[in-house]
Amino acid sequence: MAHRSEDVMRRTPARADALRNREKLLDVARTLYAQKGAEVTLNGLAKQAGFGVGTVYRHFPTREVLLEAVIADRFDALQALAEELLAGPDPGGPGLRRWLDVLLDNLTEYRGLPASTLAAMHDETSHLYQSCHGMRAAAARLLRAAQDDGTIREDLDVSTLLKLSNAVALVTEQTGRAAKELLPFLYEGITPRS
Amino acid sequence: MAHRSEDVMRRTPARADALRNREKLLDVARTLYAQKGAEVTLNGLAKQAGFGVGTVYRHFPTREVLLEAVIADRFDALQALAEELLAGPDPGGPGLRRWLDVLLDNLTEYRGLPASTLAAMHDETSHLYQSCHGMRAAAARLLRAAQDDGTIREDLDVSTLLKLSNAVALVTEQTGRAAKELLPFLYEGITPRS
DNA sequence: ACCTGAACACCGTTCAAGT
DNA sequence: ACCTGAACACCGTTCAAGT
Repeated sequence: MAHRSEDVMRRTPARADALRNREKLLDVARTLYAQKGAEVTLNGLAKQAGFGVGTVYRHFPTREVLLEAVIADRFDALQALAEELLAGPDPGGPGLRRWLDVLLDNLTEYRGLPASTLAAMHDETSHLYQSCHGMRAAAARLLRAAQDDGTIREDLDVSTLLKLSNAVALVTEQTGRAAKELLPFLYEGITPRS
Repeated sequence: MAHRSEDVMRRTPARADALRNREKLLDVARTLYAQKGAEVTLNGLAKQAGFGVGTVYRHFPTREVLLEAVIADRFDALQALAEELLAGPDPGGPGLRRWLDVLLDNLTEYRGLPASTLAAMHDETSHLYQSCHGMRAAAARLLRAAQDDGTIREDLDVSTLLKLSNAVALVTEQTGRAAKELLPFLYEGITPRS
């Protein structure tokens, strides 16, 4: 009965200063990501932010967790966009394509983001799983609308669609320049035959 | 006129013992790759093979170069297969699909292979560029045959085709399980409309 | 020509000691 | 409850010294 309360739920610091420190760390991390891609080091972050290393590790026990914290709100924004498009005038094929474009832009903004996204999709223990799940659900409804439209193949599910998008993003990441030339073939592949 | 001979052409050691050492290192490296993916360390390789670190660095100045040396012959094998298929009974669509299947198997064997492949394709300074280029040329002829067949879209070039394949391989790499479910959409995307 | 291994600057990670 | 920073094992990389 007596549940050991400390084991789970380690998300928000209890003390006000700790919460401020966490915000500050995220702020510096965002700047570092923008500067040097995903080559952000936990030691480097500590030095840059003027904290002890242990403090960084208390908030973000691993590099992955840090990246996840930084990009979680992006997923939330994508979810919001999907719902917005669903309520808009073109919830079908056009809406989905618009959403995929924005998704691609987001995925290619930070190096390492597609890898984290794919990991989050398949690992329920990931801290990113929640945001990712919400986004996926919204994307599923958008996909459903496009399929009712007849503009997207019936045998395509959200997971596969997201994997395909991340595939394009991964190539973009590796080749440097944007791999937008892959998109036509992606779109062609998910469109039904006459 | 007097060309400084040491600058380029650093491929094959001049002394017999050095060449044996190089072979030995490659052998151990292959074993390590098979065991623990691409998490092979140059220091670790030195220790495992019983050489000084400097020796490893003399032969393989970076982790990339080592991986490239290990996988160069795979590219050669893929080139050979392409030429074999071209000379075979079904050089068109079936030949290309067969080749793509083998390509995918190769790309997903070692973690980190798709990334190196994509890098090699776009970086002429890469040591892998030669092998990659030969493979690409053979693949181009195979693609050409399939296009003459009418089974593959005319507006698809080899670079894009290889990028698409690597995209699938990258997702497979990230998700752990094979992403073969992406293949139908890939094939659909590169097939011409009625 | 080639090999060795100590040396350096870095990384992730832990943990006793402080407030 | 939280923060600190020294400490440890590791990594990539270099280079004087040996054969």
